[in-house]
Amino acid sequence: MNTPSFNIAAVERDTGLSKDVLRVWERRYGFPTPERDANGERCYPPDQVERLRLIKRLMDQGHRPGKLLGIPADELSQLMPRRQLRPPPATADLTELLALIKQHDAAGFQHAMQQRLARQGLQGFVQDTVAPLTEQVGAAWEDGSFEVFEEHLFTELTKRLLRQSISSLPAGHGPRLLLTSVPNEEHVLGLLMVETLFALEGADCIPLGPQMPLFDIARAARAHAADIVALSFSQAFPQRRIPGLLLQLRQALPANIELWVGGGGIARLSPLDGVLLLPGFAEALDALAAWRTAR
Amino acid sequence: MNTPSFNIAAVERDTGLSKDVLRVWERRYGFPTPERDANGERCYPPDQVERLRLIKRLMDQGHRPGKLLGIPADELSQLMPRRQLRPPPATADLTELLALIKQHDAAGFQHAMQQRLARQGLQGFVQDTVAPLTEQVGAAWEDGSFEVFEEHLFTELTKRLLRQSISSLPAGHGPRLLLTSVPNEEHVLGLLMVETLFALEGADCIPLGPQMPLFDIARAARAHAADIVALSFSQAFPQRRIPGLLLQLRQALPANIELWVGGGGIARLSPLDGVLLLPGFAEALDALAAWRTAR
DNA sequence: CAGCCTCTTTTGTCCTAGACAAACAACGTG
DNA sequence: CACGTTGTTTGTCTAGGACAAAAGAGGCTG
Repeated sequence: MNTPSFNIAAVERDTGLSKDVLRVWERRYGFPTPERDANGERCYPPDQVERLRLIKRLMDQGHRPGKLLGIPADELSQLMPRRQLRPPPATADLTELLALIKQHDAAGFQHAMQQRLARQGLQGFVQDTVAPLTEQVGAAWEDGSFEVFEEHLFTELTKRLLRQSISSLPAGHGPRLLLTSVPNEEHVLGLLMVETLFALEGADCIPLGPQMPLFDIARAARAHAADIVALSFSQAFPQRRIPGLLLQLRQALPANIELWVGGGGIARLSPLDGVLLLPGFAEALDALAAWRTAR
Repeated sequence: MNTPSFNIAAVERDTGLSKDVLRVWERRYGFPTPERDANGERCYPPDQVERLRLIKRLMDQGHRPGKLLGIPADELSQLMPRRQLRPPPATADLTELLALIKQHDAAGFQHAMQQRLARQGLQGFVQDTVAPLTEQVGAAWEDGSFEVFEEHLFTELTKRLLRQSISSLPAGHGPRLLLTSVPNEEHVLGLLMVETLFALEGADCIPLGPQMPLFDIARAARAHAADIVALSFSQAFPQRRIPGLLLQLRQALPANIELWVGGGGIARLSPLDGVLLLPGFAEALDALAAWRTAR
């Protein structure tokens, strides 16, 4: 048998669309149209899985499923917008770095990044190289010119570099910051960038890694006598769930511990009581300065 | 309202038990017994969530749900076995390290680890400190004497240290190894340990980070002209799914690229065609040596 | 008594089809 | 043009039923 097919769990894993969604789309929109195996279970042919992945990518950019599912497969790919990229800072020529990733030259990429780090200093490196590069890689991934594994490799290597830089910084004295993300939020590059900037400012960062259950975040904050809990939400995180999560966490957290939240996922969020929203690096650094003067 | 309660999605997130399982347990065993909100949806009280988490922990150790769900809450905790720990190597006194984590002394822990690294050398450090320590932390987490966030902190700090050490090694010349894990497998500490050992032996390691979709693993292997793809499965990964995943990957992978698999999750696995199972570090290093002599 | 085969029970995942609320778009009004 | 109201879209929840893979139990044989 040379036509491999996917069961519903495999499709959920590969596309990020939940089983419920896959079934309800089939019912409502007539797509996908999986075959059935001897046991009556769905078998998705590879081309449909591919189309579903494309649809998911377009949805992450704001398109709505009702429209996308009516569009034939070959027209879908033309929808891929060349996303408006604000021109990168004049100092940064990122094309070289992007090209190195595209050529799968891990060593060359690491080397080039090290060089830039040395030239720009850690703060400049984060703000003028890592942040815009991450954005460009995200855009490239969205419009399909980067493969998943290329994005992964970039993320992994960059994380390593940042962590390495952080560990070479002296121990802090400022507020004790606990950095983590909630379950189902795996993206930590943004968190690492903030950690770098905060550590540079002399804050005392406690990195807990991603995906900490809410109650454990609260417990950890108490145990570590943290002043601030900092969370990050990526753009891919379902927006609708964020307010509920934050309120629950805010409730579980002692009142004297602040809750700071950043990342691409909170851009369109309305303010919440007792939660400080930090859409960008500048706001984050301001918040840190403000915290210090308040003591 | 001062009795917070969880909807089914929150419980899935916090316990790791799927919605289907939560519903079917309720039907079959009469536990859990969530209330219903105005809309007829389940609301789990916190103590039941806690009990579910305990049950999940015990299941990960091999207990079966049918028994556990019949046991009243207060007797459950007594079931926690003090897991048979093979006595740690004579050279290693890990209690100091464990105590530092338990005291939430991140800086002290990092310092102590650095010292051990300097004393033991990288290979000795991985085999005699990191590996047994990981095992002890896992055991402590299982029997409840470690909190989730303590385990996370340990993992995060240790990952940083290993990555830092890896990056200080010279570029390799040996086989090109692509290291990653499949979707839903987030544990990468084991993978990092292996990467360290392989890098020490001069292999050319390409770390892709965790959770790579199967087809992208195959694409990445081709793009990077890898000789070997190395995967890792933790004990927590559902055993039943592993053979299927490996077969699918093996099929997608060119025949001349080897597939090596390690980690606690494969201990009880039966051999598979075209897949090399590496239950421990020794086997992994042997495999590397064998690969080299074969060329 | 260890190993292997078979039968039974347990257990997770899949199925259908209906319901509803939150988010979004579209419209009318001040 | 801002703002409330109405309609539509969309994800997630619910209920039981079904089945196959895995685990355990028993029985047989070397």
